Amino acid sequence: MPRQRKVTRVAQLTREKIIKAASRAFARDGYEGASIRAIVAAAEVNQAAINYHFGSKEGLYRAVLQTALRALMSDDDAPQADKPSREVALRRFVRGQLRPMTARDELSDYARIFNWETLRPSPVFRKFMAREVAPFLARVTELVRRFLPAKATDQEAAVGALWLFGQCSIFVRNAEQLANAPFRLEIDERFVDRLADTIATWAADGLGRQPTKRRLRAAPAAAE
Amino acid sequence: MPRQRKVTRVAQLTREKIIKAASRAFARDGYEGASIRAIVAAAEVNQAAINYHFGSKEGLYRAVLQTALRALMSDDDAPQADKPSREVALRRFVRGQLRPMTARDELSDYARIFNWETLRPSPVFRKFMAREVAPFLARVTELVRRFLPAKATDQEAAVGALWLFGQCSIFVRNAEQLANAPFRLEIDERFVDRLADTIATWAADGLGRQPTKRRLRAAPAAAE
DNA sequence: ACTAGGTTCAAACGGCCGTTTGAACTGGAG
DNA sequence: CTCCAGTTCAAACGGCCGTTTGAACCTAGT
Repeated sequence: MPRQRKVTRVAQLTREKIIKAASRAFARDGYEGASIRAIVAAAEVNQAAINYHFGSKEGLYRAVLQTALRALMSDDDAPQADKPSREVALRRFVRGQLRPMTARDELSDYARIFNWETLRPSPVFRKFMAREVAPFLARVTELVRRFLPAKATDQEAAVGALWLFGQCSIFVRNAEQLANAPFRLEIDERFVDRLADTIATWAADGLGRQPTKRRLRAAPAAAE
Repeated sequence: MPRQRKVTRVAQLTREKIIKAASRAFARDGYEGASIRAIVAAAEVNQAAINYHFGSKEGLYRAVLQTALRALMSDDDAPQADKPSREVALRRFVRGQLRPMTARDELSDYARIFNWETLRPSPVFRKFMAREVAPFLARVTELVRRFLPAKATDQEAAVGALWLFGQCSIFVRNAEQLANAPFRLEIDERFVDRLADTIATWAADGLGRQPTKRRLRAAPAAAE
């Protein structure tokens, strides 16, 4: 894909249609499972448009990841005007993480794409992750640290952040199955609100205390 | 695949070689991502052997799932002779869940196959799940219930079980990436032992208390 | 040793995949 | 209006996929 000199209005519209359809497809089927033909059919564009505008399927995926990350970052940048208590901040974070359980928009597509990536990181994602996601993780780590003793190491806090992520993501990933046996839960906004309360409380109480006997200590950084 | 009258020793060996290679492949690449050709190459058998012995790729997957579930069930049936305290039982469960972080055996292949299924349940799995996994979940639910007040509903306990699963599975799924930036953790048996302590303690403390304001309540079962 | 039936094998089939091609079309600057 | 760079389009390409085929190859029972 040689650098374009000019980009017409209609071409820009085609790109957006493609990225929108691709986000849905990648979220539903994963990177390898989603097919060019399915994407162009949903976007109502010609098949060659993807290679023309994005160079390759991988280039399209890269564009989707950029769009996704930008949307996810700006989304939780917004409600940061005040300085809420750690409990309120935790509850707000959990509720935000659970959002895709009910929402059926692009943001939940993006969240699901990242879920695919945690199971099988694509080469595209690995580079992307290393330099783009670090600040996002840092913010969650800081949130967790407010519950840990002051002497907690960075690794302990990072483990805590991951622990918190895990508590949320399992409900998001299995949201559909929660409606069936043996759970039989009705997933609506009210349910997710209560679930966020529960998780936030359990997590806060857990973090508040330290492991009984052995403390979790990080391994020494690899000598290099 | 018509029912075979007789099965020779060598044929039984071929089947086992296929299931072993298929378990690895399905764990690594998922059901759709794993290819017959890659499996037969690893198993060192002819390509047609899969259709001959299992009828289809789906039939092979079903056989792998059966093998997996039998192994996972019998594995945690074993250390149930005594009646440990709830804390010890919780710690033991968490440590068992974290096992695939270091182990590189068939059992961790099986665990990863189930992880793929939570992201994108295959038709084979959905039926399988409904009638085979229920008893497994029931056991975890009972464990969680020992930490909840007596008046907790079944759904509350099931949510707690899922919550507990989530805390473990995120570390298993991201075990590989924990070694890289920004975590830089050295994943060995000792680390996993300490991690199990941490999670077990945090989880126990969390479950011990109830959400501050609103209690989590299950939705009414669907009228039918 | 013979043979029937269970098992393996190499080759081919149709189908979907991502990508390429070259011609047809279009919109905006001159 | 002209023209051409930018864009769309239908068709085809090679490659990998799961499955089928029919002959060749054991192996166990007589």
